[in-house]
Amino acid sequence: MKRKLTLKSIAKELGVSISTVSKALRDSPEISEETREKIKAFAKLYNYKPNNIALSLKNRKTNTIGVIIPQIVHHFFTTVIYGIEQEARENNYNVIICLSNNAFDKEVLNMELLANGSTDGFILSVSKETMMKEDYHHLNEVIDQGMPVVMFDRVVEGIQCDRVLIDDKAGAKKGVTHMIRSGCRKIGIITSEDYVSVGRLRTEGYLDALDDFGIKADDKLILKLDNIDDLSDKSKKRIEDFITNNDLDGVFTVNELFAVHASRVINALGKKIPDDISLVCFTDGQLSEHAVPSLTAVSQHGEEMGRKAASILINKLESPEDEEEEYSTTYIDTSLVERESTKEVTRR
Amino acid sequence: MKRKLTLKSIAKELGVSISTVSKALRDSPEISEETREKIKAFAKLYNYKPNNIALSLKNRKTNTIGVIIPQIVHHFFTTVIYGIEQEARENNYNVIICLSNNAFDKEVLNMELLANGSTDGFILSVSKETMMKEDYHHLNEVIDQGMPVVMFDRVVEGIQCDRVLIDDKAGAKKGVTHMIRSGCRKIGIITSEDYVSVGRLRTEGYLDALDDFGIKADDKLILKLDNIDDLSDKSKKRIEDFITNNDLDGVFTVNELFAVHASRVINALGKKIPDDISLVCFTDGQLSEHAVPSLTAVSQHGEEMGRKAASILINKLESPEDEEEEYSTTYIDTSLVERESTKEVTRR
DNA sequence: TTAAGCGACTAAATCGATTAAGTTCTCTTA
DNA sequence: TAAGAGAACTTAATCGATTTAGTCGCTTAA
Repeated sequence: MKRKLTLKSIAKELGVSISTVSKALRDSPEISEETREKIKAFAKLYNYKPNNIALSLKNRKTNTIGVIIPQIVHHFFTTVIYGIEQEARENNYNVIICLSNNAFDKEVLNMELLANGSTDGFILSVSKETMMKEDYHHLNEVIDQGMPVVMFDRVVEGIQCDRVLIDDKAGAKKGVTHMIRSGCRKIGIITSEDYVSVGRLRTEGYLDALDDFGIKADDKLILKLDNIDDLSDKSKKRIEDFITNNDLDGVFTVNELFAVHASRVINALGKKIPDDISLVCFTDGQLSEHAVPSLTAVSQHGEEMGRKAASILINKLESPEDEEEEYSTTYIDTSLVERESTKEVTRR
Repeated sequence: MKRKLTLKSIAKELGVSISTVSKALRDSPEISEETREKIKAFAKLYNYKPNNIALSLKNRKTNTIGVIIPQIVHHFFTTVIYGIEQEARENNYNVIICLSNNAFDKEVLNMELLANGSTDGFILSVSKETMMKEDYHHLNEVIDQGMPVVMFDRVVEGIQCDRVLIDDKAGAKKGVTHMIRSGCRKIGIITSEDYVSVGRLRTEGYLDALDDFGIKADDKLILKLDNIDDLSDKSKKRIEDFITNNDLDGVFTVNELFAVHASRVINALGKKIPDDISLVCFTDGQLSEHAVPSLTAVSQHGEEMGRKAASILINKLESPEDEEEEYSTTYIDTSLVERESTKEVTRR
């Protein structure tokens, strides 16, 4: 096992001082051509690479972005991470990912941990529990220490930070409008409780679309489930009842899982998709693409979101500190991917 | 913006030396009860937390695990990461995740980057390109520097490291055996080229199962596709031809995507699953669960794999260095999840 | 009376890098 | 010929923490 090279060991080996080595490697004109070449050749030969930790300490800059997300076994979040990773890499930043598992305590712990020198800034999507508690002291604390924060997807108000959002409302509206245009008149929505911001916004988009076409909203056609991230048996049951007891000709869901289950239920009732009931879901992932019938979906472009969030953060990190603080909110456009679960829109 | 507290600033504030503060906070008996209490109270009040970077430098230990995977938008890898995260957290380790995007150069770059002080050890699944090139100098280099490495899932031979593997061969055998027991006799396999270790092993398991029941293998019934991670149009076409041109009564696939497409093709041919053709795939994910018909699958327990890999690595990191080096290979058992795509096995 | 012992601290080295502030020489020039 | 400039280095401070090796005053025992 060979020990890693350090400036010290190189200096000793070549009989010069540490600072000479450092300067030579950074091409300082203070060091003679001859010495410089000798040191650089030696460093190259033994593959010297400066120690990141020492550099971080010295520069008070880690070139690392901390990402905190509620869960990682989740297609959308992974696409966002992928985008963050790309943008970070291109700008010479590292990425540390921590999971909150949707728990407030873990979110706080992770932030504190990373804030103690490990990262220069944060990109996060707040956990469900944090949203319910409305306790954001951990966010304010890191911001107070001068670390920039960018929130994405699941954001909260009243924090001094940038935000990157899927245009959930417009996306949902787009999906529901498509159904209306294709002939649906009694459209139900399977969404989440309002404290989950994305659920609330998608519900609003749904209502907006109905309103635009003069269709009256009906509370009975709005099903709000507890958990937007997975499909419990209880949720399955509620979806079954919802579809069975309402004579719908269209269903919009805020995620793929709800849609897939709705599809099953509709099938079991002997109804045809899309002839009897159209189905559109928010989120375009593997399930929408490969389900039978494949599902028309509102695609969220998570990768673009991640890139944008990272680029905003890096920008903050690289700009002089005394600059006027301004916080932006960026919306990432959605697009509608038409598949087999909706009828075609006949244009006039 | 308030600056982070340091030992120095506390010392100044309280009119004592830095080392007194350090010792007081670590409950050293060298410091008088009175002073200790005063310092601890102050630190608590202003929420002092030692700087991780400084600690890492001083201790030459980062308490961070570097994870390098080919891609993150991939259900199986995320389950593994989830397992790694859990185990790491429980043992006070951080996790840095880097993506190689299946590219050799990025894998090398990431390793070099993380090896320069950022992590104490690595958990990795090698990229496809690395496997093809058979160039492992980057692995040997970090191992040479005394950093332990644990490879998982996509591993290579001849490296001094621990390995955690899904028992791919046994898993595939389990799946194929189930099909045979349920009555299938002409079973095809859709797999990957042999340089992808998991593909090769699953093919071997398939052959083993046939052999056990005295069924002769037929090269024509083995379809090897280029890419095991996604489904290109070319792959789709080859699957279509494969199923159309062979009169199969069972299909085993090495991943979900191949199976889902096979299912479509079988449907399009007017054949019934499982009555005419049974279908089993390796990997139990969202698609298997929610496809129609739902797919019988060999479940890989990625989370357990991640936990195991992390636990092995942490163990190495915490054990005295001079210990005899021994490298283990751990197999994570698979289990068969029976669903709608196979017939029941009638037991004698 | 005095050296040893002890309690309670402080000084300084260290981790690995960067860099401002010296230190030597040698060469130039008034 | 002596001061000043400049080339080529070295010393030392710094980042924030830990830890070993002092220091200093006071008590105690021979």
